[in-house]
Order: sequence, then C-alpha cells, then structure tokens
Amino acid sequence: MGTIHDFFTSQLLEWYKPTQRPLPWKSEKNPYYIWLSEIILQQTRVEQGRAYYEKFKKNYPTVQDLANAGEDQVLKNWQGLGYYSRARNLHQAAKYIVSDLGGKFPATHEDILKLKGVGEYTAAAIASFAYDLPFAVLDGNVFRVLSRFFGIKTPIDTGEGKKEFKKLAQKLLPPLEAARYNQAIMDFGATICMPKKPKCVSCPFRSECSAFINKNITFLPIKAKKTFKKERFFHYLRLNIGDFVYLHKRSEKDIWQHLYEFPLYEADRILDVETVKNKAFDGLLEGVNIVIKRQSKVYKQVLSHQKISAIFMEFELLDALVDRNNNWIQIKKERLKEYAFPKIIDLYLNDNSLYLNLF
DNA sequence: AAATCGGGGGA
DNA sequence: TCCCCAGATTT
Repeated sequence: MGTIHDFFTSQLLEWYKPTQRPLPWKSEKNPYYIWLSEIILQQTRVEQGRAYYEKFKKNYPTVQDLANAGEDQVLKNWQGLGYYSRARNLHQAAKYIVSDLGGKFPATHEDILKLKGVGEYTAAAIASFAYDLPFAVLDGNVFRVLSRFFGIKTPIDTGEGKKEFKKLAQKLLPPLEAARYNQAIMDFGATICMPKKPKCVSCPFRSECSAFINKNITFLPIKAKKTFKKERFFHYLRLNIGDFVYLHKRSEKDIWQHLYEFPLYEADRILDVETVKNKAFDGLLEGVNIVIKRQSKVYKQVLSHQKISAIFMEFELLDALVDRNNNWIQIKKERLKEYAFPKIIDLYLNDNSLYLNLF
C-alpha cells in the first residue's frame, strides 16, 4: 500500500516520464549491443564511453565479428579507455558465446552472469534492459540515491553494505517495469542526485528525503576505505635501428597488461640519460654503437592508485641488440600506430613538437 | 575483505 | 588534489 517504498518507486517512474538522457543504447534491444555498452560503461562516464560504443558497434556488428577478431586488435580499439582487462574479457566472452552457445546470447540472469567480465551489476542491467527480467541494478548511482533518500549510513564498500543495499534495491524494483525503473534510477543519480552539489531544489523527493531533511547530503553515501597513491618513475628507451624500433608487450602483473611499450627501465626517481644508459637492461647497450641520444620532456599521468612520471630517451643504434630473454620485438616505425599503447606513450607519440623533430 | 585495474572530469 | 564514474577479478 502506501509505504515509503511504494512512494519512492512511483515518484521515480513519474519523474522519468520524459527520458532524461537520450542515450544511444536506451532504445536498444539487441542483447549483444547492450552488453557492449554495459562493459564499456563500467566505471566510465557516459560521455567518455559513447565514442567507444559507436566504434565497437561499427567494427564488430555481431558477436561473431568480435569473436573472430584478434585480441591485439580489440585492445587497440579499447586504447585510451582504461581497465584493459575489460576488453580481454569481452573478447573471451564473445568467443565463448560463439563456440559454446552457438552464437546465441545468453537469455537468463544466471547464464549472463557466467560471462567473463560480467558481475552482479552488469548481469542485472542486461537481464532487465534486454529481456525485461526483474533484477535491480546496483551501481554508484543507486548506492548514492538510496543511501540519501533512506538515510542509510552503512558503508557501501563493505560486504554488509552491499547486501543491505541489494536487498533494498530489489524490494523497490517494480517487476513489470524493470528496464524502465533501472534506467530511471541511474539517470536520476546522474542528473539530479549527483555526488557533489546535487540539484535538491528540483528534486521530487525533497520533502521525503532523509539526507535532505537531516542535512546529510554531503555526507552520504559513506565509504569505509581510503586510497593510497604510489609514485613511479618510468624511463622508456626508444631504440631506433634503421627503419625499426623495439617494442615490448607488458605481461607482468601490473598496469597496462597486454599493451605494448618501449623497453622500460623503472627507478625510484627520474634519472639522466647517462645513468639510464649505463644501468638499464643490465648492460645490454654495452658494445652497441650509439650515434644519437636525447630525451623527451617528462610526461605525467595520475591514475587512481599511482602517479606515473615517464621520460622517453632516444637512441639511434648502429648494431642490433642482443635480446637474451626474447622479450622484445622489432617493428617498422610506420607500423607503430597499429599497436595498443598506454596513454602516456600515446601522448608521446602524438606530441607533434617532438614527433616532427625526430622522424 | 582487501588490493588492483585507467583515464577523464568536476569542484 | 581528491573524489567519482552505468564494476569485476584476483588474492
């Protein structure tokens, strides 16, 4: 009957009447495209993900096209978006759908959840958007809206919090309007009940919102953990030999897994060219004739858990290097644009002032 | 339960 | 600077 929960749900759907954000995947019913959009939008703002969604739809119109692509090619398309394991999981799941499911996208919540890279949120989103199945989404927007309206102070980044909010979210979901409700609550969180400076003046829940009434808006939702940022200093060796340049594929358990980079020497501070030349790669450069050497400016990139400073040191080699561990590949300079690089290398490669100067 | 995985944007 | 974004996986 007229519970506070019913009030919330009906008011939300009323608010949503005219679609708040006209997003390209909202009218979409193809589960493959919905899946693409949801993976791309994990921890990613709508405006940042939009172009990638269009690119993937264009380059991989069907799940078969994605499955048939090479992993490096998929990563190249993902370049610049971050969280690159999403791209690899996406590709792996596409191959699984084609080989094990006969190319038919899974149509139950349980089966959708089996896809690599699909967790509780994404499974609920696909199940509701594509098949109108009654599963409530629980993303950053939902945590924020519910914690404020209901005045819930349980930290959202704990097991207890996740359980509590999941139960509440599912209770609020109108089973026959799962898709519309899920989109409504996320749009509401993104356009009205924002993290900072929410638009409470135009909020239809104002008079019933616990956080507004108790002036707790800036204080909810509560997170328990704080992040620590580590500083790192990368020295990239751009080793030119004739028309070729050396590249290395990152495989260690670290950032940018499976992306390419120049041979890297990491230290606890930025070093000068001579020091790097002497120390880097365990004397690998020894005995090699170097005709030119110079360095770029220091590029900086701040990530969630680390702050990276990178400097590119340029060498023209007359002799090929001895690659003891078979870690590096030689490629033609003009093919650099075919490889997926971390942002910081992309910056360097596209820095016009340096680029024109060097080639 | 805690640690990691990116890059962009707003305040 | 710090926080957050249509989170998931690994340890």
